[in-house]
Amino acid sequence: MPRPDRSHERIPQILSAAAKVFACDGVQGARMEDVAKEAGLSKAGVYLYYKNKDALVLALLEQFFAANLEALKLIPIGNRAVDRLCDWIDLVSAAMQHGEHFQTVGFEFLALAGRDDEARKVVLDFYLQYQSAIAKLLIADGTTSNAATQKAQEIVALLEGINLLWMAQSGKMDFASLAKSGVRALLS
Amino acid sequence: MPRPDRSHERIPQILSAAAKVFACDGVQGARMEDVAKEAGLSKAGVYLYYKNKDALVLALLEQFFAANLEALKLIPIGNRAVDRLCDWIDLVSAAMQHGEHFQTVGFEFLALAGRDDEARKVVLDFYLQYQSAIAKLLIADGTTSNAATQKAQEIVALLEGINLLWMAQSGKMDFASLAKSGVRALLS
Amino acid sequence: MPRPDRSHERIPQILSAAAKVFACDGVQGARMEDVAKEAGLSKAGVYLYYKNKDALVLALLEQFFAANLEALKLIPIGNRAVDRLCDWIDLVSAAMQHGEHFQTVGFEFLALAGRDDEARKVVLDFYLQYQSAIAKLLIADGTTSNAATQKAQEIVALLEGINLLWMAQSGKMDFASLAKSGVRALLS
Amino acid sequence: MPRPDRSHERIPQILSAAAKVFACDGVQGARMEDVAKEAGLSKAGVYLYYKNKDALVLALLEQFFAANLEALKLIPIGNRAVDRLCDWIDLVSAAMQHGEHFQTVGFEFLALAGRDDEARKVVLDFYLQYQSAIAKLLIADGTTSNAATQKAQEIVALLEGINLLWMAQSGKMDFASLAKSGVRALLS
DNA sequence: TATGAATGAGTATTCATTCAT
DNA sequence: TATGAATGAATACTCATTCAT
Repeated sequence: MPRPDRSHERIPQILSAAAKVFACDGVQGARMEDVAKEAGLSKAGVYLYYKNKDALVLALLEQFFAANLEALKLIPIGNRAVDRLCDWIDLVSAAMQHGEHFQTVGFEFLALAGRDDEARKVVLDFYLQYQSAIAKLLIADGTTSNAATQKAQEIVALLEGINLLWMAQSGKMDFASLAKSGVRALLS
Repeated sequence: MPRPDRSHERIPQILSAAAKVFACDGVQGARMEDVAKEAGLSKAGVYLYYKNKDALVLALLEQFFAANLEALKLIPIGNRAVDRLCDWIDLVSAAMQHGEHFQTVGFEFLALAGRDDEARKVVLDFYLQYQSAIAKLLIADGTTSNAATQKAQEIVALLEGINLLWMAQSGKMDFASLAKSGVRALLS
Repeated sequence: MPRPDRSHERIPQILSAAAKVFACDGVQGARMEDVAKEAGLSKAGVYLYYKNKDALVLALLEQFFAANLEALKLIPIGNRAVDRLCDWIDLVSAAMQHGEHFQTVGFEFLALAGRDDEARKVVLDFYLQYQSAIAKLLIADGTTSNAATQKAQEIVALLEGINLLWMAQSGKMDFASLAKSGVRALLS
Repeated sequence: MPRPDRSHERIPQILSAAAKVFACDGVQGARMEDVAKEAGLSKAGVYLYYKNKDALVLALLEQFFAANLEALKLIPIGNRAVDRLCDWIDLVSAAMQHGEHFQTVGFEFLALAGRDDEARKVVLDFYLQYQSAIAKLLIADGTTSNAATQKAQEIVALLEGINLLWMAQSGKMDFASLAKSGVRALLS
């Protein structure tokens, strides 16, 4: 009888190790050996679950944006869209305090999207869903469809841009308050 | 008889070759050989001007943000800050249509800033000057200093965020019109 | 209650899988994993029967030449040695049409014999028995012992050489007719 | 000014190192590192001249059979074909005493031809030219074209077969005398 | 007997960098 | 100033082999 199937525990192990190593060394600078060590496996052990580095990068990329999409589901629908968004920003902001590597690895993936079509598709899909989630909220609050689409784009851009500034300042910035006042201004 | 100093023509040659190669292959994925070939030099020829790859990366990083700072000087000071900013957005947007690699290489450098302190300093300095230039414009138009700082941050974030969306959509988006309507909303 | 001994069925399974894989990928290029898959076993399963790859190679080598020695027993003894040999050539030739991998794997083993003493012993022993079987036939037909030894060597060389040409031409050559006319010429 | 072009000396250096290493360890077992060391170069130095192992193997294969084709040009044309061939066999036999690795590497390539189409083409082409050179000699001596083709095939097979036996016996066999008596018998 | 999981020890290949000219 | 030649130090990826079950 063979050993029990361990993939359900190995895969998260490997992906979170990869996130850490990718954040420190960059996607291209990361060594499979370091990912393996971080995951507590041998190099060959990683290759048992991902057939090469590209596959691992893609898997993490997808997991990363899937996790971000999860966050979008938390956007509360209701009237007073501004307030709903502000509530959500608080949630996201709180989450950002933890998971140090999360933002960094995100920028790694944005850079990757700049030169890899497969990665760009994933990123674009994420932004479209992001925008659509916010547009829905605005429509539910009475905005017309056209205006909502436009406003949603502005809000997404603003929030992503603040994210960027936040990273440039090594997280030493008050994400939530800037984001909330920006959103209020956009929707005023 | 010393040979003529060619560095004033070699250095831009090399930097623009590097920008192209970094955009295509990533900063870490780029090979010195490809930079050299793109610049029409031999590998060793590049090393005459940059002592190693890190020096080349840093030089391009600095040139890149210096060029972006140049763009900030074009922000026209005057009353009706909104209109001044919109004029400027049109300028920047027109420039973005050319220089394909410019945006991509920018994201490479953001990712680099995520894991390299030297790069982060350059990036942060850029954002501070960016913000300060816009704050000045707002103050010149009558905004109080405190409010101007905050608004400037929001504007910078918005514009950078739109930049990001623009890249995710491979430049198939109307940067200028979204930027202008966003800025108008923020300043309304 | 001991489980039934499956070696009598596993071993031919493994050896014939190995023959196929060795023929396709070469002795050194063959992977234990592929042998196992071809045999319908797990990798570890193969190791139950052969303690390592060398042992498997040696076992197949020995089986291969033992099978060839079997063929020598079919050489009919009697007068009119030429006719007896031609009959035998027809038998061998018919067998060659089947078992595609058989010839290829044979050349793998000859190459192996070129650099491995153990393999060379097996190969040399085979040729000596080959030669001796043919010499016996010639002696039975009245040739003197000395002349028979020499003729036998020539015949073995001729047949092996034709085999080689046959392989070079991917089997698209009439082995039997060339072999028979060659043998007739040698014995005329 | 760059260093002078060294390829005319490096390439034979590398190929003869490769021949030696391939003979000892087999084509597949040979390590690029060992080839490099034997050639007195670094691993990367070998890759400067051959872009990968396959290219090196193919180059050596071609050189090997080109060298063998050279030997065919030494077959003297004239009447008394048997005697001409015997003279040639003496030449070839003398050459075989030197170049230890020559035969071994030849068998490596035959095995390779068994599983690689590109290699097989080279080998087949060699045999066709071999056969044609001998057929020409026979025709020059009065044999009809059809008979010459058939005889040539038998002779080639015989000589290659003796070669094989010679290798199996580690060169401890009298190649020339067996070859000559075999050829005489075939042409009697 | 049988196997999926795991790995140590390789192995081909790459690339930043140096150097002789 | 300029470059082809050369290499040391990586690094992705592989595979024979072992082991827990």
